[in-house]
Formats: sequence, structure tokens, C-alpha cells
Amino acid sequence: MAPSETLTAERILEATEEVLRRHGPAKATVVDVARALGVSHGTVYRHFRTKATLREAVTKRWLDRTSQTLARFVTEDHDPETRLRHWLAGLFEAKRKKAGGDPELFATYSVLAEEAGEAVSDHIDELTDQLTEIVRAGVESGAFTVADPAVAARVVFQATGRFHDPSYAREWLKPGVEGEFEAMVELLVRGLR
Amino acid sequence: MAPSETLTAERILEATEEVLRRHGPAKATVVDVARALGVSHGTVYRHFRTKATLREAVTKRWLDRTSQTLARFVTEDHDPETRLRHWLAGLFEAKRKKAGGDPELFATYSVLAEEAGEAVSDHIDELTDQLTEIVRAGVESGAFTVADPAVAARVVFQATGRFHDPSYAREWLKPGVEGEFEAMVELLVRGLR
DNA sequence: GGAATGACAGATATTGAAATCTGTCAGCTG
DNA sequence: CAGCTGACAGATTTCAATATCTGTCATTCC
Repeated sequence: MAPSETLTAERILEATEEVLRRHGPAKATVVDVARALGVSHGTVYRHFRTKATLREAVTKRWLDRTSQTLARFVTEDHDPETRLRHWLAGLFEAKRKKAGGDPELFATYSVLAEEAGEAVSDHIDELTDQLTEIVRAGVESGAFTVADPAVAARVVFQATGRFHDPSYAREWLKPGVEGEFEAMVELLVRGLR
Repeated sequence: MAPSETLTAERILEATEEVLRRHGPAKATVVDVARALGVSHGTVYRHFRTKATLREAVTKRWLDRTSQTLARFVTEDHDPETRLRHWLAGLFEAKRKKAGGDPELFATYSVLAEEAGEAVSDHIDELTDQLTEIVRAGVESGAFTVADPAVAARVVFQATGRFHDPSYAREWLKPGVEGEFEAMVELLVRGLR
């Protein structure tokens, strides 16, 4: 019962990510994944009903990594405004690092995210919930003044889209983005106070 | 010297738009444009050096229509905050109307805009300049308090990207966008004051 | 008997040959 | 002679035949 002999969903997802890294989103097939695992493709279909399901699962896994990284800023030991600034900076930083560090893999996952409508909107909901939590704390402490924290959080998330939406990834390399990001956060924080 | 006998750049652009409307961005060829005008394609090349130049010109023409629509809000007879609100609402309205009224043509121009890097960034510069003008007036009247109107204008433009960037066009149909837009403008205006 | 296999049908992707397009230019035309 | 034409070379696109892939399931294997 060595791990290499038990075929789990997790092992399939690892192999899928590897195949995606190698072949890219257009050419990565279920047959490739099965080959990488040394099983027949029918076996992969026993764990994931369709290719789309498999892709969505691997995408969700990728998105969840970001959510988890950011979760710590929500409960951080700072005042709400600082937590908000850290959370936004953390989101931008995380995305920029992913995009800059392995551009091909990032492009691959951007394509997958395009397909995986629900996984993405769930992810956005999760991030917005985290933001809402911070804004709500700010309202309670009197640092922020907004009618509805959930609405304010969504607006802040959307306003900063340029710094986390993958379709703007190429902008993240330009000199001056850092300054634009600072100015954006400044304006939004002022609007919340 | 009837207009139908004089081949001007403008007539070529009209024909190009018509061909794009009919065939879409992928299949619209210079030969099609020449055929629509009843001339040889060599003649079209006399007015536009390349197909890319022609496409960029027709894109610029399309973008300029929006710039002109919005220009009137800059000098409108209202206080700066109202002008800002009108300008932003006008931008959203104009884009949404274009996208909703003729989705295929909008999709066609979205593709063209993707290719025409410089025409688009010029257009964005022009819109940002208009916004800067309004923000500057607001700072002078004491309605707004910002260090640099140009920076603030760019941030406001970027923050509202979701409501004017063509890549978000499908979001514009969802119920509730109107409310999201209002909330966004509210937060930004508060941040500027 | 529960998990894995591999043959299969229909859908999708690849390939290479033929058709069309882009951009040039020498010559025609009014 | 200024503006237009159409033939041309090289690049790109189309199309149809071929190969591969997706998803199923009767059978095999441990």
C-alpha cells in the first residue's frame, strides 16, 4: 500500500498539473494524464466523470492556494485599515509572483479559469467574504463608515481588478504599477473612512 | 466629382466598417473592402499602407465617437462632482449601449481594439485627460482634495474598468450591475472629497 | 466483488494540399 | 502624369482526409 500504488484523486490532480505544465491547456489530454500515472484513461474517468470536471478540480486547487495565503491577513493582529491594506497588497503580490515566476503556467491556468466558471466565481465569493469580514470589523471599530460592508467589499474588490484579474497580467510588469496600486488603495481607503 | 466617384480615406473606412459588420474581424479582407467599393485592392493600399493600418484607422474612428460623446460632460454647467458623476455614467451608458445594441459589431471592435494597441492607449489617454480636467476643477473649487489630479483621474478610470472595459461586457447585462456601478461611484467620490 | 482495462462510437484535433489573401510594382488609362 | 489596375511572390487560410481523444461499458484481474 505504498503511496505510489494507491491511485487517489490527489495523485491524479498532481499528474494533471504536471501534464498541463508540460503540454499547455490546449494539448493536455486525459490520455496524457493516464499515461503519466501508468494507468489506462478509463481509470482516470472512474475518479473524474469528465475532462471538464478534472480541469475544474485542478483549477480549484490552484485558486484555493491564493485564498489560503490571504486568509491570514483577515485575522491578523492589526487595526482593520492596516489589515485591508495588507490583504490587498498580499493579493496583488501573490498574483504578480505567480504571473512573473512561471508565465507559461500562469497563462495555462488563466485559460483554465476562463473555462471553469463556477470554480472562479466561488473563489471570488470566498475572497469577497474575506474582504467583507475586514470591512465589517472596520465599521464596528469606527474606522470605516459604509452602509453595507458586503457591498463595499465587492466594490473594493472590483476596483482593484486591474491588480489581480489575470487579463491585466501584462500590465503588472510595467514600471509604475506599484505606484498606481498605492494610489488606488489610498483612494479606496479614504472612501471607506 | 460626385461623392460616389471620389475615393477618399473616409469612404474606405465606411466600406471597411460595413465589411467588418458583415464578415466579422476574422474573415474581413482588404479584397472584400475593395470589392465593396468597386475598385482593385491595390487602390486601397494606396490609401492605407497595410491591412493593420486600415484596421487601426477604423478602430480609432470608432473610439473617437465615444470620446466626443463624453467631451460635453467635461465642460457641462454643473459643479465638478456632478460632472464627474455624469461623465462616468455617460461612459458606462455609452459602452453598455454599444455592447447591448449590436453585440456582434461590439465583439468585432473588441477584437480590433485588442490588435490596435496604440489607438487604444491614445483613446485611454484622451479619456483620462478629460477626467483629469474634471478632477482638477474639483480641486480648484475645493470640492475634491487630491495631491495629483492626473494620478487620481487615472485611478478612477482604472477602478471603474469593470464598467467600461470590453472584456467585462458580459457582466453589463446581469441584474444588479447598475447598483454596483452606483456604489462604485459613491466610494470613489467619497475618496476624492 | 471492487477496481482496472481496453475496445469502441462519436466528437475533436491535426495535417498537408489547394485556395485565398497581403503587399508590391510595372504598366495602363483618362 | 496622378491615380488605378492586375499579375505576381510569399504568407496565411481553408478544407477534407486522417489521426487522436473523450466518455462508455462489457470483460478481466486480483
